[in-house]
Amino acid sequence: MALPGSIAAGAHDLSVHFEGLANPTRLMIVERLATTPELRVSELAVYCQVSQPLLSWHLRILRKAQVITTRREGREVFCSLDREAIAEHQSQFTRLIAFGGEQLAEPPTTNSITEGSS
Amino acid sequence: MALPGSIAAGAHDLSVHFEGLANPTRLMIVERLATTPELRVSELAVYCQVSQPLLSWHLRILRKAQVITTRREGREVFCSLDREAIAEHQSQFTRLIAFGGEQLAEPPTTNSITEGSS
DNA sequence: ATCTTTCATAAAGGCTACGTTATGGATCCT
DNA sequence: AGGATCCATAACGTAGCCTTTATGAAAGAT
Repeated sequence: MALPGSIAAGAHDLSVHFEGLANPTRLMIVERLATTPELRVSELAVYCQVSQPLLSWHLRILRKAQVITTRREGREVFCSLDREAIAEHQSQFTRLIAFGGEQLAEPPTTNSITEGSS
Repeated sequence: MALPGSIAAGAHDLSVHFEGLANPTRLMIVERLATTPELRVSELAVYCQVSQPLLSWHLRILRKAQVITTRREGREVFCSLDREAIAEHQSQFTRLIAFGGEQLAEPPTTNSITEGSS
């Protein structure tokens, strides 16, 4: 799907990230995880009132979307928000709608004649 | 629907908003619209290299997600980013992951004695 | 070792998103 | 008027998301 003037890898990552947030149940998970550093999978399942396999499936999507991270301790799995990755994606999107996504990972070549800021 | 001030409705709105951004083609539309105040539908279709009906369908989703707005002038339809709504949703999400969406104005009670753990 | 708890995965079905093609309505042009 | 352009919608097929039920692997408890 790569296209003209493309944002390429960045755009794909971004759409995957947003896809992770594009569901009420997953948004509920995010909201719950925002109130505490870590939560076990079973606790999240109770809170969201969904079956354990279904929650596991949602967690997989959230992990792929870089919204959460999981840590295994014995037979339990602890989930937490990936605040760093979320902030990174947010800032990427902000840049996208600010300049049009022209420069996503462009080194400062300082070749600018018309540069309004720094 | 869309009761003003409702938290539940807000969460739903948020997932709909993110769903609008959870697609490479739609993200490309957003990127393109970020570089100019307005664009016609046909121009967007050429840029994204998708058929006109398909683009029309994507635009409908973006409109419902409150990502863009459209304005009709004669037989042409001009699209533009709904920057205000986007900023509103972004800030809503930021609040969601910052405090969990519950306490918004909690003074520093400095009363950290009881920290329950189970 | 046996049983229980915790989580992941497989299989299967319903529902929706995505995409193409065809058509129609509205506006502009001649 | 007739034709051309711009956009929306309908009909339809495919692919993928969401959900349930059943099963399995791994660690802790007895």
